[in-house]
Amino acid sequence: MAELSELERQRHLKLQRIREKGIDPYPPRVERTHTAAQARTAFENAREGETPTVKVAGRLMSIRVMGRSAFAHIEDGSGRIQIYLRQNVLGEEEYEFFKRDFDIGDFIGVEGRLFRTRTGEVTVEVQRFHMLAKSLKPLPEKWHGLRNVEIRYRQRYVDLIVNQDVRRVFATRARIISALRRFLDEHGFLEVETPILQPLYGGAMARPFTTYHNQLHQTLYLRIATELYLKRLIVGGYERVYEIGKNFRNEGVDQEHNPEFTAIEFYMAYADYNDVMDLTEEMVAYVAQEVLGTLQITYDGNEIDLTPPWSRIPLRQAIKEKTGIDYREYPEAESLYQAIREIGGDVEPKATWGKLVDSLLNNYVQPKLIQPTFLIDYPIEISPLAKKKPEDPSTVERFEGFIGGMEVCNAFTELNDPIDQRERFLAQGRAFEAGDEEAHQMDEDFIRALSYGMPPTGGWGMGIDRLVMLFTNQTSIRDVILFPLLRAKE
RNA sequence: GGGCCGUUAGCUCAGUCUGGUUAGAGCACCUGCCUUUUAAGCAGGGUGUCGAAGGUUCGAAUCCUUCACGGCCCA
Repeated sequence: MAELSELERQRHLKLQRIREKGIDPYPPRVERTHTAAQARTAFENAREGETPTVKVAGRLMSIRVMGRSAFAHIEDGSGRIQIYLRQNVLGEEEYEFFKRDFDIGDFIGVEGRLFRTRTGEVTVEVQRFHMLAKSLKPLPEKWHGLRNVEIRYRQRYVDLIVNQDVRRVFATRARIISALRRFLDEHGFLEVETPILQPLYGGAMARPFTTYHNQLHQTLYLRIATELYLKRLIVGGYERVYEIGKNFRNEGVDQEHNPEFTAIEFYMAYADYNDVMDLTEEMVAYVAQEVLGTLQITYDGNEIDLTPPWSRIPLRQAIKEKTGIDYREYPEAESLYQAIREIGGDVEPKATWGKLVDSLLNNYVQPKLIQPTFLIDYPIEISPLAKKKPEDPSTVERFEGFIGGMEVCNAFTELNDPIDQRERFLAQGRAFEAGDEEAHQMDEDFIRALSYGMPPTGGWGMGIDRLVMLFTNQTSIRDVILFPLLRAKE
């Protein structure tokens, strides 16, 4: 154990004194009749002259001792309430016990009458109190709180104790996920769970985390997407399925990426990507209305209106408008690379044609998509699971949704032709051989599933963390993930 | 992977450019006073491996090198 600071030594001394008094500083139970909020309500609802007695419990957040009386605030999950301790009520010994051995951060249970102070605050006049849990480490400063982002992420518990707005962000996150679930449940979707440990990874262009099953002597991958399993369920006869859960991608950490993130995917038989766009708009608007009570949000200084319908712009047109480059006029990676260099773009010379299109999208188009926008109709090269447009086999029926300059969702009319799917996987295999480590793997069982027949289907995936960022106006994904990945320390 | 910035008391931060008594402030903490306070107040008290390791120097929180962790920007 590391050496104790002076402040910690003080607290350990107090702990020892409490034990010497024969008091358990960590008792197993507490009697509570009211939360802080309920106690306040009870007082407001009491008849004139009545002073309800309550038992409340919580963490001591401030203490103001004034000789023979003291005020303090305790906080529980419902909020704060003030308590008032007087020597002539408690007796000298008990009062001294509080003054001497209780610290900010301790959990305390109190029983007493409610009254209103001179300044109007509903307060418990304490008749009895108990130590519920002694805190051995001092809390951060009451006024500035905890600002050090490294400590905030590594010791999120401290962040949550002292930063109320952080608690609010994660409460909003929970309500967003709950609203998404409600929306899909009400639209006839079945929530399912598919494997996180997979013998083959797929459903996205990404590198996986690899692990090993000792008993089976088998390499397994943490899923990078739920897509291929969910489509197997459409083959199986479910018409509408969805899954909410963690995906894992072996990639860097930045403001919009955490290697472990929460995604939602749904698949809808007898629907195409146009239907899915309609549903996306409706869903995001529903969630915003349920959680925020409005369709107007502010994100990173921008006013954003989520009201449907959203713009739908072909990707090719969007890139041409922003860069002057029509990528179809440069069918080879080489010529497209030269065209990008001519407009001053800084790109990887070895990039594949698909990666070059992707870089045009990311660098020139995406940052400008502040209002909700669907970019539609993507090149087939970067979309190995999407169905070709009947009139243009170089393009697939795919869209991505952008809000606030962030990509929030990705969807297509699903490729359900098993022979075409095999060809796509083979093309991906060649890309992998050529050095694209994110290229898709051949999945024979998935092709077998498609070979039994999958109805025309629209599929969709969204990064929940990014939606939470938008709805809580946080510009770093780490501020919407309770325990973001940081490099191990110590 | 590259560039820039940060790391000083439990917390929030000065001090580093321009090296020089014993390293500072506020909150927190300790001692005393104070029975309706609320960033309570008054009087007194620094409780520190200046991220780590080397180096330069009579002398290093400060200058140099390397490393660790974090942030921002770029790839």
